[in-house]
Amino acid sequence: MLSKTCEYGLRAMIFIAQHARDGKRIGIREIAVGIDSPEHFIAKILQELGRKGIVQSIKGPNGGFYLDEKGRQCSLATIVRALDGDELFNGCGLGLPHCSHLHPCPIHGEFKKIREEIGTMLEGARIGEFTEKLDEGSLFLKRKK
Amino acid sequence: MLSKTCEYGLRAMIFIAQHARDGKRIGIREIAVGIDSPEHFIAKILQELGRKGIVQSIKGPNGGFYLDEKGRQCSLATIVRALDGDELFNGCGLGLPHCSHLHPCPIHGEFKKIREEIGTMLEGARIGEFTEKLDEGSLFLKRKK
DNA sequence: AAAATAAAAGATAAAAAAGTCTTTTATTAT
DNA sequence: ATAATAAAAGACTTTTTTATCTTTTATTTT
Repeated sequence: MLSKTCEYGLRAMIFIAQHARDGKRIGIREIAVGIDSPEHFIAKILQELGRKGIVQSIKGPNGGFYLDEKGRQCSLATIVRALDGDELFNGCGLGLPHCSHLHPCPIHGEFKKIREEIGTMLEGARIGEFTEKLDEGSLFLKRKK
Repeated sequence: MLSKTCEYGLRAMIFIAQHARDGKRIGIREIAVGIDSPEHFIAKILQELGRKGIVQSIKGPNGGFYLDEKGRQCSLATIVRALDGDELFNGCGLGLPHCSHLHPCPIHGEFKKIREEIGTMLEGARIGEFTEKLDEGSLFLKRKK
């Protein structure tokens, strides 16, 4: 459904929202450990999101990643689009290049509905909305150890 | 959402259901042209489905691919499972290995619903059910040329 | 039986995705 | 100023997916 890049990216962003609060920042090492991802890989992903202005960072001692208010309100859909493009939101279920209402594949209508629900769900969820439940341990960003 | 392998596989199976009727068979060349796929690639995919007994074939002159009654009634979900496994039906949206009701990722509940709808839709659709509409030109298996 | 046909099988190649390693740049603390 | 810290950038490797090419096997027609 989502690429590894995107899965890690979403987990990392949610993790940053949880851990970089009150002007604090969170380092790449801790992020990688906190979401069970390869350190250098998630670094590259966050660089990309940084370039797009979706996550903030500061170098040097006490540096790390954090989110501005906009970033905390940012939807999961924004991250998915930034990392995977909008194939998931618009693509044809059978891979036809020009599948449309006027030139539909056999499952065009059904898939449209599903894509819309995925879209609605991802547009509706905010990066910052899971912080409390993660704190209290009713949600998780890594495998059970 | 689906791999290229799976997209081509579904299109090919639906195409075979449409074209190999009344004891006739359809050749790999025509299938490839009919669904806009690389010939040798779709050949390999159909070999795999053949090994699993999902599609039938005969070698030699007048040979080709066809479906028995079971194959024509086979659901799209069966093809997806045969080619892509059941990640799509069971996997975690954020890629957590042990995501579950008891150890949920932030979007566990939402994604479960969506996966179930995808499952229902793919289980409900039969390979052979699109034949008429393909014949009459209200559905398509390849790009507008 | 021989030639032609068409899928099966297997080897190889190209492209994309995932992952790793090294060097550079910016910032802070001493 | 210097050393230490941490992200940015870029090069590189591995794995997986996608795609292609060649040889073999089965079947049919002549």
